[in-house]
Amino acid sequence: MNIGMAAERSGVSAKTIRYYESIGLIRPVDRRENNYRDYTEADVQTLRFINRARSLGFSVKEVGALLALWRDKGRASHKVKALAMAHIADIDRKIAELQSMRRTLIALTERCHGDDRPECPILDDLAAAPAARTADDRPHAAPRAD
Amino acid sequence: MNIGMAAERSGVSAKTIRYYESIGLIRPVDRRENNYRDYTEADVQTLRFINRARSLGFSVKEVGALLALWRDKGRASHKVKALAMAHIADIDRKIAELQSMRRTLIALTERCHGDDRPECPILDDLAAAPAARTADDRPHAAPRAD
DNA sequence: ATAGTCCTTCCAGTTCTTGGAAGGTCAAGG
DNA sequence: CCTTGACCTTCCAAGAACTGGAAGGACTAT
Repeated sequence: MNIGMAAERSGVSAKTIRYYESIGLIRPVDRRENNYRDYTEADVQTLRFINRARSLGFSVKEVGALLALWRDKGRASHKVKALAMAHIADIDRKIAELQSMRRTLIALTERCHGDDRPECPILDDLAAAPAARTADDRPHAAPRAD
Repeated sequence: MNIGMAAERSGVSAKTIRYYESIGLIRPVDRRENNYRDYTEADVQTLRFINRARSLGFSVKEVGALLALWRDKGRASHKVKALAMAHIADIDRKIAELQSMRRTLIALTERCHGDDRPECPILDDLAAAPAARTADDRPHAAPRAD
């Protein structure tokens, strides 16, 4: 089947399928006479797997690992579980960070009248706090909570 | 003062300060004879403001808006509050999404034995689910929860 | 003079796609 | 047979927010 159909049936856009192929997440499929990519049901299933894992927040790299485990019929389930649990820990960290931001922002907005007057504790606080954030806090290509 | 000192005192790295200047978030400061950037206390305070807002999860664009409001001494506080509250709503959405992922992953890991046997409901589930995620779900430069 | 630390600019890479251009293919209709 | 229109192909660029590193100038101290 064509890439468009594979896209529709897997939930992964044609563009993204090509992208996944280009980065080596999936192997290049066979081409037809006309140079069109030709997908099988199994390919669609793989794409679905990827899509679902991505929607659960696994990075593309992690999906690659999961995919390898998936294909390896003899792998031990604890390997998969370890990956999933590490990911849960990641998620927990992110949730905690967001909740902390949330608390701070709520506290700030509660002190701001939100009327036509210029006094605003939100800005005052932003301006005042020392914010001794160092480079260590920032992961590599900082996907910050935004 | 030099950029290094401004960096240290504001918590924003020198590299990032130059970056902020390049994208127009802050205005270029004066240069000395030797072409070094020269920062004042007020500049450092602005950088702190930015740093703090960023650490609260405001995007650089949002920080730009906050900065404009901050500089505008006569602005109405409800404008600031609206921005903050919109941001809180964003955060809430992200937290909810992460919690949903978390729930799913927890359920999956609980069903996986995590031993040396190959059976693993985690992979089975990933492979089975339809995952009808469409393009609408994905914001422009999809900063996914990873 | 020499080393070491700072500063300058500029280019590239990170993550995960998406948009768009330029052009080949295919199926259907007039 | 020719023309749409919907596909498909490749490749380049952008977006968000930096960070790393190279090449070279400036300053400080020994």
